[in-house]
Amino acid sequence: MKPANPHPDVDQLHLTDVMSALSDPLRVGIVRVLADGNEQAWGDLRVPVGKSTLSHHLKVLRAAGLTRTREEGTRCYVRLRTEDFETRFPGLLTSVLQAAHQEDVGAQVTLT
Amino acid sequence: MKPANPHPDVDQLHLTDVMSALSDPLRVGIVRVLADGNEQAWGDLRVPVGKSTLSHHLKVLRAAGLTRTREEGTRCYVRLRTEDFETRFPGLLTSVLQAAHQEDVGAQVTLT
DNA sequence: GCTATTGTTCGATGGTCGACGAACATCAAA
DNA sequence: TTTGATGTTCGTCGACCATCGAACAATAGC
Repeated sequence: MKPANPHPDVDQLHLTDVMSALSDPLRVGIVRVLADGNEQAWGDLRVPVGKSTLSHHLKVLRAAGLTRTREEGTRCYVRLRTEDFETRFPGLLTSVLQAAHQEDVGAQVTLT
Repeated sequence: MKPANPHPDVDQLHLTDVMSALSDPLRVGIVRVLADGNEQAWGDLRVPVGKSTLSHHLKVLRAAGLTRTREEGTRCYVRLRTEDFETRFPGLLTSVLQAAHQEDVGAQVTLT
């Protein structure tokens, strides 16, 4: 239940991990949904996969340092690590989000 | 021997393909070597893998639209599709290269 | 024509990945 | 306390990937 994975420190983010995390359309979709900076509950993510698969994808995003997870009771909330990412890889997240929007990658992921 | 793979058109580049291509340190290294815009002969690429593996990686980069291959006699030359890429995904290649430089990803790849 | 160079292609191998369902753990609410 | 909701973990499956060596094709140069 607890997101056992620790969040990697800012200076421990690896580019190839980020690229690998963003090579899946579903994960790009999750990032896009979080792009406005707001925190979202996992249950509010509309995703066409089972919950174990969603858990897996969120773990990948967390391990890559793209997102931060907070738990409150039995629910988990996730948000983008926008500032940390801008510090480590300036401009990267912005251009990725712009490209994803342009191509409409990950449109399968929506909010409730 | 001919790079049978066609080069994808500018409007057919997919973000996830690019991300997938750049999730391998060796391929990032190749891109970094080409970052100055100069064309390079394949044989001048110093890469710690066999020829068939290098051929495979260059095929992946070509299929993702990151590079363009030209053949001249028995030799092949490769260069970055910088302008095409800037047209399709503005700022993406720049920030990726900056991030790769900052982390020194793909330092295993050099020139003769 | 023969040979060396260069790059492609073809298995084979071992590793990773995305997806699923089932079982488990934790907490809230009835 | 019992029930329901929420995530995690595990085992499994099929697909893909990086790597290698060997065999093949095409061209340059002798």
